[in-house]
Amino acid sequence: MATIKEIAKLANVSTATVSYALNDPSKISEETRAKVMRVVEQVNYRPNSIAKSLKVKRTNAIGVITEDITVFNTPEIINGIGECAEEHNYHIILENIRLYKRIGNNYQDTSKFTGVIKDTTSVLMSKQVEGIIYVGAHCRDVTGLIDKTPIPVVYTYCYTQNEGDYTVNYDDFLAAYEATKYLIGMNHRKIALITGLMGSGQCQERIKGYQKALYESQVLFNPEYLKVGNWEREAGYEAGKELLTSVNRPTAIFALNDVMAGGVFDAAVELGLKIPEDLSLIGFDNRECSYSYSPKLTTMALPLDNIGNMATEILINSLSKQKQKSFPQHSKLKCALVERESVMPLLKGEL
Amino acid sequence: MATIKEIAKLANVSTATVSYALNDPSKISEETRAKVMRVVEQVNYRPNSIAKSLKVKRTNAIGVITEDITVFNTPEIINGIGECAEEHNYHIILENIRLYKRIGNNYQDTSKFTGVIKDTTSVLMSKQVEGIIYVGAHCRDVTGLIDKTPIPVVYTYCYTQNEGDYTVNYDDFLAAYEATKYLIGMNHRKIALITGLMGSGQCQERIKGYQKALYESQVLFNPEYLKVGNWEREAGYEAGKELLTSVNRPTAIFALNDVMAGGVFDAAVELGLKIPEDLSLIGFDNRECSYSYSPKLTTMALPLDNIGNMATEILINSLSKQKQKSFPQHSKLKCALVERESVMPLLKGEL
DNA sequence: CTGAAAGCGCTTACAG
DNA sequence: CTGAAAGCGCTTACAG
Repeated sequence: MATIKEIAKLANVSTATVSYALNDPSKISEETRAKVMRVVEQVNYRPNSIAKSLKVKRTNAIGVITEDITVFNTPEIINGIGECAEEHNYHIILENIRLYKRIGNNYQDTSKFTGVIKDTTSVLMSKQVEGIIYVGAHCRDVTGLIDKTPIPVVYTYCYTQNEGDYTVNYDDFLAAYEATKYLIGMNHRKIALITGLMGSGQCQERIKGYQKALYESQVLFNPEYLKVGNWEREAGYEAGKELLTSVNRPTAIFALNDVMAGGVFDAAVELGLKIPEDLSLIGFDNRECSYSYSPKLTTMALPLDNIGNMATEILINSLSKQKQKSFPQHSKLKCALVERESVMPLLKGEL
Repeated sequence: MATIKEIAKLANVSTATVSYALNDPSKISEETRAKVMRVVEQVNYRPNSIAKSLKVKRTNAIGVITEDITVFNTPEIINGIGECAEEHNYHIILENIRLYKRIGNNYQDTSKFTGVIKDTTSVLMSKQVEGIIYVGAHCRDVTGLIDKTPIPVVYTYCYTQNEGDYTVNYDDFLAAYEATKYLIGMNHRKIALITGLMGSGQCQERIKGYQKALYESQVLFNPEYLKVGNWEREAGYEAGKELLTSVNRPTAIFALNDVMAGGVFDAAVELGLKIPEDLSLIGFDNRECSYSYSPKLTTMALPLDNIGNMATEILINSLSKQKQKSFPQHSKLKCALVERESVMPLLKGEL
């Protein structure tokens, strides 16, 4: 590759002039600029941005640490990050931790991989990234994973209690509230809920959202309609079966993820019940599988793209001297209901 | 951040000595090395790798251009790239083109986005990446997309006729051959095939594999068992219905992707046919949905991780002065059958 | 074994 | 408007 020196020689100017021609044309005459640009194009000269970065002490690079890029939520978050980064002329150094391969299902225990994280943030910092976005594979508390750094880090799909650090997730409470409201709007009153692991904060939030929607519409919360699951299909099947064989069979089931909803499909088939005619079903996550069930599953879509976008917006904003906007420290983005074929309104007579 | 100069001052040595302590301890005494390292740790000094890169003219960075990270094949390829890159101490600059958002379904027409590609390779080169891996969203000819570059580029999940450029994909022919063989091994003889778009080279290869397996086992190729699809679920449904209502109903169907296999499930349900009792079904791709059908779909898994690994291996190998290994210019990796629940052996009496 | 010095490819006050 | 020069933070022959 040619250097600025060679361009300068070819154009019969100083390297300073070449630099100005490229970066700040106002400083030189249009004439010399044209002269320089001609040889720049001739030689197809591309400035070495490594050298520039060293000088100006800015890299326009942000580090993205993903816990596991093969988990369904991550690619779309990266997509959102990339989109926003591009707008602001930032680029991404990707560090994918491969958490599952590394520590199996122990991801809850963040102490198992603080070592890796320490190393990767260290590498990222030595590469002079201006900020870091951390993308969790599961929404959980990740406090202490990343040491205090001189550069900002924003967390997505997980949260932290480090003061000063930003966090962007989606609103579990609101999503469950709206899903339940939707079912109620379809005249359902016997609405069962299949939960995830009760230890999960997300799960708790969603239960609260479900209950609030119920209360608001004056439908009594019936504990028999609350089945504890574990996010897995088998649990959805078991819960579905219990629910569907109970004396006071619900007319609608809200499964707290699409995978467990798959288990409800299994139970319904086994019992000869048709969805949505005999049972309305709604899932959560809008994963690829939700589209593959038959009938296609109505579900809550996660705002993954927006999470990535917002996280990047926040990061880049906090990088600029005069912070234009101010963001809440903990954003919770809105999920969107995607209506497909698994929910049917109850006729008034069926109430 | 501290610099090497400050470390030198604190340790009472020259910057050269600090550098040696960090990079080539053999050049200095153990004693002074210890002295230097002590202050390095005290200050938590991290060398600025931008500065180092400028000096040594190596960045240990590879550029990864993905057409669309939200397409199912891409994350796992990136995963494989990351794994291999890490082993060799390389890092990744990710440029995700967002092809779908940009040009919709026109991805076949590569001329629609040569501009974007030109810009991103240009950026990548100015950032001094040592090589580029291109990850297609769909396997197709992509010749001419990237201009001749002074650095190596290897193509995955697509191919090119640029001489000198490496390509790594999976073996469609072999995969279809083995899937068909498997069905034959299960005593099936009436094996129907639902193809994708006939214009696709992959589709052609798979048809050939299917036919070869048939011939080898002396089962006559029956053109009525060959239904042309288009990769979409609806087409699988239509083809499935025709097949399953024909006089000479096949005992097994091989759908050339998992999505169309979903359509076959639909047709089977509609016709009251049970899978696998009344019909064995096998898919292709091992997408998330294949696991969500009921019963779970037996399918061919794509070696995505390996594709990423191999591509990176090839790239990094071609970067080293004395190329240790030599690789075929066009690798075709082997798919793996994943046996689940949608295939049943035919009893001899049923033949 | 250790240090002084040049230089990687840029940018940017500063002087003219 | 233009150029000479210093300097970003490193590495690495070279001399001692």
